[in-house]
Amino acid sequence: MVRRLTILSMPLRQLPREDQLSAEARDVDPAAIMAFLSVLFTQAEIARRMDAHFGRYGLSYGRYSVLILLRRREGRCATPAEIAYEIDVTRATVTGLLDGLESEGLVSRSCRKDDRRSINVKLTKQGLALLDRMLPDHYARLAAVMTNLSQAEKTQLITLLGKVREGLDVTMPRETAAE
Amino acid sequence: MVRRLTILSMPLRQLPREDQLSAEARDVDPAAIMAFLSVLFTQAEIARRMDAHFGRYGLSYGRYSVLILLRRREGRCATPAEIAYEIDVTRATVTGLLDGLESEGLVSRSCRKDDRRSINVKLTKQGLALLDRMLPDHYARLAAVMTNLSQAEKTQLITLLGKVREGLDVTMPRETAAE
DNA sequence: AAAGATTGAAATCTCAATCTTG
DNA sequence: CAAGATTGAGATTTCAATCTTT
Repeated sequence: MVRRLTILSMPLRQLPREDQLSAEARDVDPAAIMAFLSVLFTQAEIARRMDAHFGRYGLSYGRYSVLILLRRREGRCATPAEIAYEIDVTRATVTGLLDGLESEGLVSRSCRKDDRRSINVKLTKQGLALLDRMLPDHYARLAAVMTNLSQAEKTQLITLLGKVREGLDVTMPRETAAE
Repeated sequence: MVRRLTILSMPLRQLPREDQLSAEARDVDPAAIMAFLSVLFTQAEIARRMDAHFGRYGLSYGRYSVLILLRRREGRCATPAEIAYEIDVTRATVTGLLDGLESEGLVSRSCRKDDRRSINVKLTKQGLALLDRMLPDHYARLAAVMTNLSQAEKTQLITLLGKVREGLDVTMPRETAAE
C-alpha cells in the first residue's frame, strides 16, 4: 500500500548562488538569506527521509504525532480538541487522522459522560505496541543524523535555531487568532 | 479565494522534555534528538509564516519555486522535466503547478520544434512583474528573521546545517532511483 | 449563541497508467 | 520500447458549513 507521507515537501535541489540573490533584490544580506534557506533546505531533505521512515511503519508524521502525544499523556488519552492544539493542526485534520488510526486499531474513540459533545481518544494496546516497536529505531535514526556534530555543535545548533524562532515571532508573527 | 499553501506542514507545538525522551527509548543522546527536532520545529514555524506571505501574492511555495527558477534560467524558459528536476518534485506535480500558473498568465507553454514530445515553459511579462514586485519584500522578510544572529552566527548556522545534511546522506540516504 | 466534532470542497503532492513522439 | 507530458486516484491538510450538546 502506497502511503505518501508529507511532513513538508519543499525541495529546491540547490541553494541559490550569491550573484543570483543580488540580481533579485538590492541590499540583501546574503548570509541572512542563505542561513534562512539552509533551514528550509535542510528540513526538506529531512522530511523526505522521514516520510520513507514513517512509511515503513504505516505512519505519517501527522499520525505519528497523534500516537506519541497520546503516549505522553496521563492515561494515554485526550480529546480531539486537545490533540489538535498540541500537534497544531485543525480539528478537521484530527478527525481525519483519527479515522485512519481507529480503523487500524491504533487508537479508540469513546464517549465521555461529563460532556457528551466531546469524545475520548485512547491509545490502544496495538498503538502502544507499534510505538514501542518503532521508537528505538526512530530515535536511533534521528540521532545518527547528528553524528557529524560534536556535543558543543549540537548545543550551538539548538541555540541558534532558538534565536531564529525568536526572530520569526518578531518579524513574521503568526496570524491565527488567539487560542 | 482561499489559497492554502503548503511548504511543509508539520507542527507539534512543543519540543519534548528530556525525561519524555528517555522514557521512550534507551541510550538516546538527548542533545542529538533535540538538535534534530529543532530543525523540524523551526522549519514548521517558518513554513507557517511563509504560507501566509506567499498567499498575499497568490502563490504557494511550489508555484514560487517554478517562477524563481525560470527567472534564473537562460531565456527565462525551461521544460517541465527540467523544472521537475530542479525543484525536486514529480512531473505530475509540475503539470499541476503549470496549469495554475498558466491560467493566471504567469507562465506560458509552447511547443518545441526540435522535440515535439517536449514543451517550452516561459516566464511571461506578468510573471516577471509579479516576481519583481514581491522579491524585495520576500528577501527583506527572510533576512529580518535572522536579525537576532550576528554575522558569525549566521555563518555558523549555515555550516552546522551543512553538516546535518551530510549526516542525512550517510544515515538516511534518499531512496529515489538515480537520476 | 458557543463549543466539540464531523463533513464536503479545494489545494498540494505522489504514484501508476496512458497518450504522444522519437 | 524510451522519454516527455498528462490524467486519475489517493493522501494530507485547510476552510467553511453543519450537527449535536451545553
